[in-house]
Amino acid sequence: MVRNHGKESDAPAPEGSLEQRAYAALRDALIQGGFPPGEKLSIRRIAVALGVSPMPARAALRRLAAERCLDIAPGGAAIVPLITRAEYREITRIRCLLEPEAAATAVPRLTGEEIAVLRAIAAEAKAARSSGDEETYRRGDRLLHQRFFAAAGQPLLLSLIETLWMRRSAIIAQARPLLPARPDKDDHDALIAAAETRDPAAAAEASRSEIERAAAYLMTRLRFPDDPAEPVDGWTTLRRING
Amino acid sequence: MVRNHGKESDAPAPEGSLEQRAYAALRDALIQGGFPPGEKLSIRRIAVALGVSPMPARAALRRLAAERCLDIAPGGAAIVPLITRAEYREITRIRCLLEPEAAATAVPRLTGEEIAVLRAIAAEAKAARSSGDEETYRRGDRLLHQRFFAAAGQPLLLSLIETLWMRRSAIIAQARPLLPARPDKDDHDALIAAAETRDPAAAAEASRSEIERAAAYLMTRLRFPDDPAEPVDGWTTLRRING
DNA sequence: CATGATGGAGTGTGATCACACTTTCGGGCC
DNA sequence: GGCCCGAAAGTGTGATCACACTCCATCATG
Repeated sequence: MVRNHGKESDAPAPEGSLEQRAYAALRDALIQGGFPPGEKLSIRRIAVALGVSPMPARAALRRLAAERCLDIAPGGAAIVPLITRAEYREITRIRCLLEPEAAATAVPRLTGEEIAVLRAIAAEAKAARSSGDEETYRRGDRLLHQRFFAAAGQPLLLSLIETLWMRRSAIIAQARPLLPARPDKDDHDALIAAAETRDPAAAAEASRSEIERAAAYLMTRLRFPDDPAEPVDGWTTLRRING
Repeated sequence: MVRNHGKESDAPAPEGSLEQRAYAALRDALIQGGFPPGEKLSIRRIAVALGVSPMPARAALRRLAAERCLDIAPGGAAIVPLITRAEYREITRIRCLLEPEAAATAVPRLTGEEIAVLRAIAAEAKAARSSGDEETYRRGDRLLHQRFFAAAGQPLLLSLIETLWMRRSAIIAQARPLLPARPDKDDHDALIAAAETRDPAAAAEASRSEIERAAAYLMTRLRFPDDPAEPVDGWTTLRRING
């Protein structure tokens, strides 16, 4: 299983099967916003881009589709999801059901050591946001929540939350240039403070308010596929010059 | 894509790609309890059992694993999940978060016609239970909830609920010989009655109480992998006959 | 010049083979 | 008789090829 043909190429990940590496690479690209929503990801193109045979590429794409990180076009092609406003509302709603519960459950189980780690991650994320490094911020934000929720010790709940985050990511990452002036007033701090005071209810409330605040902000700032068409290239800005 | 080699074999499903058919067949078998929990499902064995090449069998198994209908053993083999008491509690907990919400959302959107269909399904299920046909009962129970929740118009929420049901099914179907004397006092009726009176709160409450009642019942009646060992075949019942 | 046919490129699906690894079971040794 | 080792069957992974189908551009025709 673990084949080491001397020295593997370089970037993706020198561990695991080719499919796992392809999966991880595509997943990261998806999170980071490497693919625009609606993009068709064909097996062979992904394969050559990743430097592997079509086989692992197909498996990775199908796995991502089964996990709802990708959608399936009529022909069977994988496409990065086009999240509508309605679906974003749905995601927000489900997050408000699951994440506060996970946060509350995690609070009594978080060790002081783990809380310190979370604090460090939050500080790093805040610094990244201040310096305008949105990718690092978003990675920190994600990691913080993952580790927080993971402490709840409910792997199934964690995986469902992950599904929602993955489905959001394509749209979220699209908002690259214009992210948070100050979308949340230290939501991370509120969450971690609740953990330190061992207050599950406060953690749940912090989680819920963070989700709703972020959703309200992004609903106004983001452009969705079902929004009325906006000029995206020069052609649509052309107007008749002869009344 | 849609190949019709004259006349396909027979049973599984005469529509869709081989992978889709293999997927549907395995999924149904899983729901029905065709595989005992812990069973290893190897690609080639499934392939010959389904009369297809290893290729579609592999894809179907990997897809089911990605959907958490199956687990992955260290070697990469697919195994039907061994649900522990802790995980069953987790499933119940998440269901109590998601399903009442889905039920409440569905209520105002259910048409009178669809409610009549649900009533018919519930009646059929009740009849099947009375006559001891547990498989038909369970299929009706599942279909009833699926259609009810589907009316909520939230496909993502529906798929998450489906994940939980699928993960339950291996254990649930195991309880074949000893199901409900009367585990729920017409929970279906309560749910449908709430739909007819257009009372979302009542639907949510009916959903929640049904989940908790069923879980409480099954927790006492079901045997879980992490329970202390019990005689499962003749050998373990043998006792020393000499001091 | 516009329009439809036709070719090629590209697609997902499936089959088959090769490879490295794990498991298992039987025979030989102590 | 018990234990260990080795061969064989079985495993998941990956590569390669074939096939049916779709899309699109190009060319020939009206």
